[in-house]
Amino acid sequence: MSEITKSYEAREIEQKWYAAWQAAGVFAGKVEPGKEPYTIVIPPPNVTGVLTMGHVLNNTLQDVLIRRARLEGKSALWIPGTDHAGIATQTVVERQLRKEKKTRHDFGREKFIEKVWDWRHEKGGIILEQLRRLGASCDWDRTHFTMDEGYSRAVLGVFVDLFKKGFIYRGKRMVNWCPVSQTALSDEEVIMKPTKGFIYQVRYERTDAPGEYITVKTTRPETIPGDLAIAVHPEDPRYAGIIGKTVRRPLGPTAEIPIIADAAVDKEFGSGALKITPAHDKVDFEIGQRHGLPPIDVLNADGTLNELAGPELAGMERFAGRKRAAELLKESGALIEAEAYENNVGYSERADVPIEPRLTWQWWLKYPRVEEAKAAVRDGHIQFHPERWSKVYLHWLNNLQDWCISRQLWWGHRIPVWYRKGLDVEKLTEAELADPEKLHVSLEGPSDPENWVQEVDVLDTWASSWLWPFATLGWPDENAMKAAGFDQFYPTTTLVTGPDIIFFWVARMIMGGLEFPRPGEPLERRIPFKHVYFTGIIRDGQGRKMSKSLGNSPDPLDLIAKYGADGLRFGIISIAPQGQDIRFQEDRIEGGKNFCNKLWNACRFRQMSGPMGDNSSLPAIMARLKADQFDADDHAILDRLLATTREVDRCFAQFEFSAAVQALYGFFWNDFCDWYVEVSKAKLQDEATKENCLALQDLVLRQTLLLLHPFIPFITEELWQLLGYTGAGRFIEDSRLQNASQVATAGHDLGLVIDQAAAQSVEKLKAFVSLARTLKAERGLASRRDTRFLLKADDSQWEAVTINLAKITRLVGAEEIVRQDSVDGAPAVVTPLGTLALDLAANLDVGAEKERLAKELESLAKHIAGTEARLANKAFTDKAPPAVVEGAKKQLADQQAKRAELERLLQALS
RNA sequence: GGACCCUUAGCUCAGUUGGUUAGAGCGUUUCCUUGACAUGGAAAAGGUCACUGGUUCGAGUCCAGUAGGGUCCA
Repeated sequence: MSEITKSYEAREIEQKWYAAWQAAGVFAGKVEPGKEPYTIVIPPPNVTGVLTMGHVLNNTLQDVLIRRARLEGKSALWIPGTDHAGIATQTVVERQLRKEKKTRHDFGREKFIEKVWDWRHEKGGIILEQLRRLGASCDWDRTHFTMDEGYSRAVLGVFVDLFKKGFIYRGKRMVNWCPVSQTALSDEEVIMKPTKGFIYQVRYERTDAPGEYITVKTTRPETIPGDLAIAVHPEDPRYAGIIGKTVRRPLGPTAEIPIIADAAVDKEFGSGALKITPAHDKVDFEIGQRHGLPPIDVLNADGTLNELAGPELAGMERFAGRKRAAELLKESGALIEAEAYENNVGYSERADVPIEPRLTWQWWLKYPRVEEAKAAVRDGHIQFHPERWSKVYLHWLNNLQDWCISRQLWWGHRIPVWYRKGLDVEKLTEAELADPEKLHVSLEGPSDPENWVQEVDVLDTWASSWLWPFATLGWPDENAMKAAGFDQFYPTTTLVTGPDIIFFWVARMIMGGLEFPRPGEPLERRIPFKHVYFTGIIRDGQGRKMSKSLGNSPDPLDLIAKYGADGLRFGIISIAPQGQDIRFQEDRIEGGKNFCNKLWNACRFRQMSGPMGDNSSLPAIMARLKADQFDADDHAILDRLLATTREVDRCFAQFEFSAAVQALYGFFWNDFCDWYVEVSKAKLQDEATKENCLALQDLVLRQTLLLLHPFIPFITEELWQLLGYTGAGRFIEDSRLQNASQVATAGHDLGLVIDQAAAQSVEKLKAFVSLARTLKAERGLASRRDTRFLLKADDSQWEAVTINLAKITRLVGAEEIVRQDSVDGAPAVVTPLGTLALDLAANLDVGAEKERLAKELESLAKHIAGTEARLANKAFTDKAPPAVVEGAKKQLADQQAKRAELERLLQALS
């Protein structure tokens, strides 16, 4: 056992223990039949990702849960991995190519994908290294990647399966098109943002009645060349007579377009007339369908206008085209007015540009197991923490739209569909899509590949991550599942994630879990996880979301360098209460570091205080205790230790991590260090009490280290070893953390019964010491160690003082405390253990003392009045529980006694 | 437009089923390098719990409404 140094050097110790844990296989999720499992799958970060504060919070919590599970003796498994992040990764590699003035098309699909793999092997997954720095105890041998071979087979197999079951279909529909990534997006990947622009009032001239016009309002004049009709509400009297007539399209290729009636038109908006551009608006598309209007698409995939928009606009970028369109309309006199306008525009989540509604062929998924997914959460098989998110979840499930799962990218799982050569894939009919001679769907592909062409699209990344909780356990390969311990570890126990991906990920995983790995079994065996803990979102000091573009996110690795991984972990958890967003405060991280330092030094004090006894196990320490020699402080610290253990147990059961950390902080700093260690200093001077005191410290420190270990693993491991709580080659997690009732039972069996009355009596000592210190401080004597105190006490009070005299004298910084019948004329306070005075009568500022006493009496009088009023209220004494009434009576008696004493002291000064 | 959340000390936040004089950290003021720790210790100042009404013997806590801030969905 080596000596504990003066300060804690985090970096060195973190590296040492992380390497040792890994070498010893401490993180390995072992298949141990009969043991209770505890499984977590990491929310796979993007393979392009770097560690953010959000990851720190999220992964620290997962690590806390998994380490606690190990301490509780469970078979714990935390599966790590990354997500191939289709658009993000492809964009990163394309950006690299652009530096060489090349695009992915210069390489072709296969070569480009090779390049992406090269990038992934070189630079991808940095974040997993960073998680190790944080202390994440994942089973790294089980690291998964959504593009790995086995995982890919699961993804494609699911596609084939769902296609065969009829959940997947191909359809030409309006999709959210991102002109930058040039792919379709799901509704969830579109973010609505209020956007400033203009609304244009444009008039369309009647062809049958020249000089007469219909006006419409539009924010998108550049799409007028794609207009196919003007629609009005069938019951709008303003237009009753002209339905079926025609108007002239005021921009683009000349055309006469009809005035049609459709109930979807909002009579109240603008003039009540709506221009119908089926290719560029979802509502327009539907109206167009009803009236048999084949859309005219005036945009290219990259968002530029095409020749159908007319020669003046063709080739222009869409926003430049909008400006130009407005100018052209103005020149021709069709533009009546352009006014500033703000409306909600959908933006591409990744590229952050407005999306285009675009009519394209895509693959769609009808969600399976929707009703079961609702029931699983509603009936509590899956519990959300905080519970309120289940409402958001259910609301989404109640308004489900089919999921567009195809993406026009190269990086991703290529859809396992083949078209018979010679088919025009842009014009497939329902019959052809259902004909295996024309459309082949399988994992292996057709046996005569020369006659087929594979689908070029890949799957949405989320269409692979929704299988994460079971595909990472080997599903669907039976041998792999066996090796991974699927039977033991599924369903997983807890998922820790952000509420921002409830729809993207959580809900879809639930449906996937219910559908795939255990068909036919009861719902509670099919759910992918039992608990979902939603973290808050980390914001900066001004409440803004942390983001790269704002540059307001500190680099977690810098914070680790500055405060240690444990300091960062402790700090971030302490500011992350359940269910609320978190304002980041670096000073709380500093507080985490300071706490580690405090812990370190308290252990150092223990080591310096006397020889180490047998600390090898809890019974060994308990055997060193002599309960019959316990004093009130010993009972009190054990009582607080037990209460803290109970509180931490409760916090884990209810996912209240910051409360657990605060309970531990308060216990250790205030109860143990500020009080027990201080009274120990007197007890250690006395051979009669020394041994018990040391053993008790060993007991408290042991339990504290175990309780703290999940939160601050490195420092607790180091101290665990230094204080001899384990043998060489073993770790803190080889020990078992007992819960509060187990600890109490173990103590009870050894005759260690906490004396509640004695524990309670320490409160009086604390009050006494605090009042004595204040008495000194108010007279500028705080630092004097040679003060003489006079105490007027009755026999029982004096007995309580004398038993604890050495400790108290030390704590208040007194030379001595002597009993005296009268302390009149001296500056005094009324304590629970008598009236305490400073032996200063000679040079007393009588005026100041009288003022102080008068002030105290004044505030006391208010409280007495309040208590009296309460007790005088018959309704209160009749209806309140007896214990509360008794408490009030007792309080009044104490207050009155104190008032009498204060009045007497004041009298004596006069 | 619908749903949810928030408003408590200078700042950031706790406050579980209603029950003594509402707590913590940071910050501020004063004092202290006393043998674990100055990354520390001691003491102090600082709050009409957003507002209005209701329920109750009793409301920061429950209910209704108002104002302000935020998030999600449409």
